[in-house]
Amino acid sequence: MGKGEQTRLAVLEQAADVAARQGLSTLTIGDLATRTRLSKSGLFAHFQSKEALQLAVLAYARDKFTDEVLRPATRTRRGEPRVRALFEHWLRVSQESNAECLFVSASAEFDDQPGPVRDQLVRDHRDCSDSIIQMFRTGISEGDFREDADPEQFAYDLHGIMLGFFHAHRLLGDPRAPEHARRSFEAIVAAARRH
Amino acid sequence: MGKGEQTRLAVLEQAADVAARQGLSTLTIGDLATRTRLSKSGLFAHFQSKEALQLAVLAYARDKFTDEVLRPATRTRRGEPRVRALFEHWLRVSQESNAECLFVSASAEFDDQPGPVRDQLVRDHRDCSDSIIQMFRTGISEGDFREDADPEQFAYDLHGIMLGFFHAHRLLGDPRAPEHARRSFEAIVAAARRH
DNA sequence: CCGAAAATAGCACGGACGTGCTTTAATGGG
DNA sequence: CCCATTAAAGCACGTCCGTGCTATTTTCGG
Repeated sequence: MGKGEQTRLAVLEQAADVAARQGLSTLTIGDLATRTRLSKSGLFAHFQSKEALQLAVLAYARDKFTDEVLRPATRTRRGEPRVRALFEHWLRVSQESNAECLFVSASAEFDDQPGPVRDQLVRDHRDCSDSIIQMFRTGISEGDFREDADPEQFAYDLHGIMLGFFHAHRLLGDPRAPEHARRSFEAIVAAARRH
Repeated sequence: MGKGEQTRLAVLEQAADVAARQGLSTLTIGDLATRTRLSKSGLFAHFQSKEALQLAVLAYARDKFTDEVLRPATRTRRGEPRVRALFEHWLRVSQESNAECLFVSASAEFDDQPGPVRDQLVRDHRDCSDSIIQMFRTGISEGDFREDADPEQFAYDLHGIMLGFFHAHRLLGDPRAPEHARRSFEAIVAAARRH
């Protein structure tokens, strides 16, 4: 890995951290340069515009999510166990690093601002949702879940649970947030299981 | 109502609209002045700082939520019907005006930025949550819900459902978002009902 | 270890930001 | 209808923003 790419990665790591806290649009080149001990123009040269920087941050966060949540889950046996593993990884990662809720803040920010960033956010959500749906479908064909269970509804519910968790965890600092989230999760899994 | 208060209200209405779309911190005095056809300093005189403006917007949105969601619900018979009315009003209002998801975007923005705005957001969430909990408790004592149902968990779940709805509705523009939300709601109500 | 190529710094710009200060215009009670 | 009070405008400020341009330093294959 060349020096340039190395610096670029360090910048993105900082950027993802800041963006998860304060949003993608309040993310500032000057502030980011200070944090990484670079000059404003030195940092700027790595990306060609602020929008390109935002998209790069999004790509970085997406890769991280795949590495730390999606892929590890696929190492668990298919069907309900894999769905369960996905949830647990998601929950654990969300508590440790705050990087994953970047999508939550970013979505709230850009939900009414057309452009490449918003488009990318929509694509990312669809991809994530599709992964969940696929895992759940496998759960049906494996016989873990009822034949008439609705994978899309399950994905919707799971996503809502995670959103609620972020809210309770980050804004309220509620220590019982993981417990609440787990109970919600158990409820929707139980409802989907063949009695 | 004097002229000043009238102008102030018009400003807040615009501000709440913009803030719901793009967040509280991207809210700008100059932009807001243009929208209301005021001068920057003329508008600024109504509030004494940007932070005070943000707090005023929050208060405005809170009042609106009380008027359009909480109070109307209390006009329905207590117990499950009232909880149901709360949900339906919330859902309907969230589709028409976008004002209510201001709390969603604001929470995501300020969840890691200490200060009066964050503190107010926490208070507002607690108040809203307490209202839901209270309604649900009444549902228990009325015999609509099981004795061992958990009001806090219900409030947590309901909140998650609304967050998921906002996400699907605003970011994805999913027309089935209300349907998904209703099915989630029916599921948690069914789970809380006496078998 | 040299020299081209890549990475970073320096500097300057136009514009928008929040916020004071002073001046003008509108309001509305007596 | 006057006139004190209130609302709004005008103007200026320092700061930080994103982004170009040029100069300097660092990297690393031959």
